[in-house]
Amino acid sequence: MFEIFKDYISGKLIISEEDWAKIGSFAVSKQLHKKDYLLKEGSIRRFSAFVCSGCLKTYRVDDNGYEHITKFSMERSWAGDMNSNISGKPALFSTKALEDTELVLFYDEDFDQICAEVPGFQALMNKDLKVCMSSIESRINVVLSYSAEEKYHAFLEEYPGLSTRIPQYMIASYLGITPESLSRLRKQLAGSRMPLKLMTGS
Amino acid sequence: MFEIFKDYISGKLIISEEDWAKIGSFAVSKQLHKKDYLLKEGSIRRFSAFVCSGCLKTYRVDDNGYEHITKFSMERSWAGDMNSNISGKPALFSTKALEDTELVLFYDEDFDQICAEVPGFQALMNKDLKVCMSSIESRINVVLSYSAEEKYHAFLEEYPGLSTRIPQYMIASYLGITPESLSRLRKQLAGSRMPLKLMTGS
DNA sequence: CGATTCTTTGAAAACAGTCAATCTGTGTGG
DNA sequence: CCACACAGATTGACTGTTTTCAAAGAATCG
Repeated sequence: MFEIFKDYISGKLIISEEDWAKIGSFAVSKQLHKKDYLLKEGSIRRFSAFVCSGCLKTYRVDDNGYEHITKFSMERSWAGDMNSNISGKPALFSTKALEDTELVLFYDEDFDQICAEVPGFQALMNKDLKVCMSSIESRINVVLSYSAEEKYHAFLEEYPGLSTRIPQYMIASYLGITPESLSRLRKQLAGSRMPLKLMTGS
Repeated sequence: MFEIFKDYISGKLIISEEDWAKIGSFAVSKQLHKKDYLLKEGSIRRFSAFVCSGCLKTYRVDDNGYEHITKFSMERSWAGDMNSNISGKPALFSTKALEDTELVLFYDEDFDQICAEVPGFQALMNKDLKVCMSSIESRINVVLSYSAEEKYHAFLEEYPGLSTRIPQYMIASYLGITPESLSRLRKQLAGSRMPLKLMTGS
């Protein structure tokens, strides 16, 4: 499981075997079953979590009891939101497994130590953070200026393959529309992709 | 002008006079007049910019010619978006001064050198980045789950004092609604705050 | 199976958007 | 100092999309 994390980092940064041993000694494996929480709103998060397999949603429940999904996390990416990662503050969002999920955790102090001691690691995390931030910025642009249909396509591109792994109402929540609207939208899209011979009935 | 930047950092990190001299030698002052660009969509950004006075908007123009504002930057904060700051890629957004604005720029190589040589600076920037990211995540939540009225209040809180410095149609763009809708919303809010005696006419 | 959980569909209502006209304030030049 | 132009704000009538509510149909899971 740690191998998946190692493979992910190795694609971006060359790290000596000695340093890998150090990183490995800090890594904590964690299994979640479907519907288990990685983090609950209001609790304090003291770790970073890398997803090896499975997927999770990060969301908030509003005053009316409606759930709003801000982010999905798939395999080979970091789970959860940064909001919950600012030390000391209670999380505003919850993160929950949507499938059985395998993670590698690094507790904050350990992670800081890795950043400080492994050459290039801090800079890599910094870059990862910037890329991640840039993608959130794009998402704001999507949410503000795209139609429901364009937002749906953006979702399909952002999370390839995810649309068949999770219920549709969660996609709707992520897009900021109702499940009914998404259902109608998809029906419409399917219609426009219909072969001609099927549309020219007597 | 550099003093404002120094004051901003000093509140978060103690830096020796020697290191301040080094930072100062890299800092580049820049003045923008109202309507001047800090960065145009499509060009490549090679610096980080700190706002000492004035304010800017970061935005994108869509295929229909409509402008979508993703972010404002006020004094004592970093200007522009991270998207444009990932080295090498042409910017997706433009950043433009809304008032006469004074900035301090750091070119990428210089900034990297400061991060590498000034103790704690890299970690501080990392933390700033995380805080910034957390605020964008909150914004996604706002945009997705708040009503127009709630979004307007969130804007007022996020950018204290800004609402009277910029035209209303820009606030509307930031909120993702039309200027007409914002106008009606404000009228409604003003009405509900009316003293009772004015609402009980004969 | 039987029971949830999820998706689809319909009709009505609420909401925000569009278009077009009017109003307001500000700054410029005569 | 006034008149005008211009940018921005407001208002009204209309249109269109999305939501809401309710009910019926799939699909999935134990």
